[in-house]
Amino acid sequence: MVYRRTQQVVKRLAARRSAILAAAREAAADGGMAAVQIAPVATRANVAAGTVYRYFPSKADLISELIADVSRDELAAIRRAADAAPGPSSALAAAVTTVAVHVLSHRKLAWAILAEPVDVDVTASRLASRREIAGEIELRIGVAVRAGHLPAQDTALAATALLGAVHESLVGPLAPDNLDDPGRLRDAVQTVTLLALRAVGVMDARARGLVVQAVMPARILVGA
Amino acid sequence: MVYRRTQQVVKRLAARRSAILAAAREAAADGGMAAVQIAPVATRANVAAGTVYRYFPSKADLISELIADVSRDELAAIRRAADAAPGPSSALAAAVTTVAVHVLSHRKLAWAILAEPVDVDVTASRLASRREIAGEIELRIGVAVRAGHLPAQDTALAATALLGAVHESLVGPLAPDNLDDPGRLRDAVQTVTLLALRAVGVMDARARGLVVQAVMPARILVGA
DNA sequence: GAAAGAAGTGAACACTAGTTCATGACGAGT
DNA sequence: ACTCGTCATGAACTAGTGTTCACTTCTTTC
Repeated sequence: MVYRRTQQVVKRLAARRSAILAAAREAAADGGMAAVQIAPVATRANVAAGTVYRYFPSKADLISELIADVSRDELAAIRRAADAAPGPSSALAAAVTTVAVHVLSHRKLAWAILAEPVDVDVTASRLASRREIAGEIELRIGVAVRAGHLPAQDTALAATALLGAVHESLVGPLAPDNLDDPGRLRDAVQTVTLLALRAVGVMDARARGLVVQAVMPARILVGA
Repeated sequence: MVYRRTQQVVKRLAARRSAILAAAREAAADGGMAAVQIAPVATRANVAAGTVYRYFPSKADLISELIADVSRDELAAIRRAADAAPGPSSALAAAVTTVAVHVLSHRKLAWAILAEPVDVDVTASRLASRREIAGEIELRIGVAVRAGHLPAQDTALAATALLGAVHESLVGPLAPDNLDDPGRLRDAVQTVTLLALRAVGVMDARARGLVVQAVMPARILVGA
């Protein structure tokens, strides 16, 4: 009497799992991490609270997966943008711009994923998430350095600093709050990208050119 | 029968208040925000839990004052360092270096004050704290811009970004963990300051000079 | 030194979510 | 159709802390 999950059931289980994660994501995007509570998330996903625990051992696991999930999407977007750029410096500019546009487009979610207080310990998954993103930026900086476009430097520290600058100035508590208007949003993205490029050693004039180039394709994302 | 607090009592009350705040600070420096709990803090300050509530209406108020307190010290240190510098660019370099050295010297406390999750809402006081520090940096950037040392720019955004870069790369989860060795610590401070100066538009070569100058007096602080 | 008010105490309370589990519904195999 | 596992449910449980408050101790005033 071997019970076997039929294909249909497997699919339904996977769908539920995704639904729960999606509900958690919505909750976070809506009301920040504080809103990611088991009961409300369960309701949003049309399941009972107990059901959540059939898919995730604990709230910490749920949130960790949420972070990993969002992070994965982000990383993919960065790679796509950077790979489409014509050269190493452009790729770096595109990467930074992508991060900036993304966090601005979903500020609450970004804040939740990146830094908002949670009652459970998710440092490990946040760490992993940042490491991934920072690693990608670091890679692009490295390429630009080897191409002779940037001075030699500690690429890991530089990548971390760049991300810190972007995050703090766009989603942190001091972020300007009038960024809903697309024009201002673009200005902010440009300004931050410019700062980032100069930080790693791109000359002012050249950096300004790269920024303008990078923001053009990114504008599409703002619309999305 | 008008009861009047005698001078002695007033003094004792003030001392208790400070003791509680100091205990909270120690707890935070020791074990992060999670360790700032009423009962342990009270014990550390040699009072009962209930007594804390005679001085602070709630835990949120206690932590808010703690944040304000640390922030005040930090701001004073930044001003001192910047004012002692010979010129606008040096002042900016000194300010950034000071922040870097401070957060590195008390990383756990810095993390607790800046971003560590707390169970009560202290966003307002964290916001105020950052505003103060960022305001000071912004001021210094502004002076340098007006002196013609830096290109015109959005000083508020730049200040925020600089702080973000410093914080993220030195106390954030991705911060290198081998910074106990003074040599490495100095390297990290220099690297980050260099990034910051270039970000606001100082030329690479000139920035390197400023960094070296700025780190010299700051070395004293590391020892302290 | 006695009365009255302020300060201090710490055990008990309250509150808030995360988590569990007895129970019922559903689907798979014979 | 029947049996037996798996899945789903949601009310009850749990745990950890901030907060309260009846009571004690100390200070001031007369």
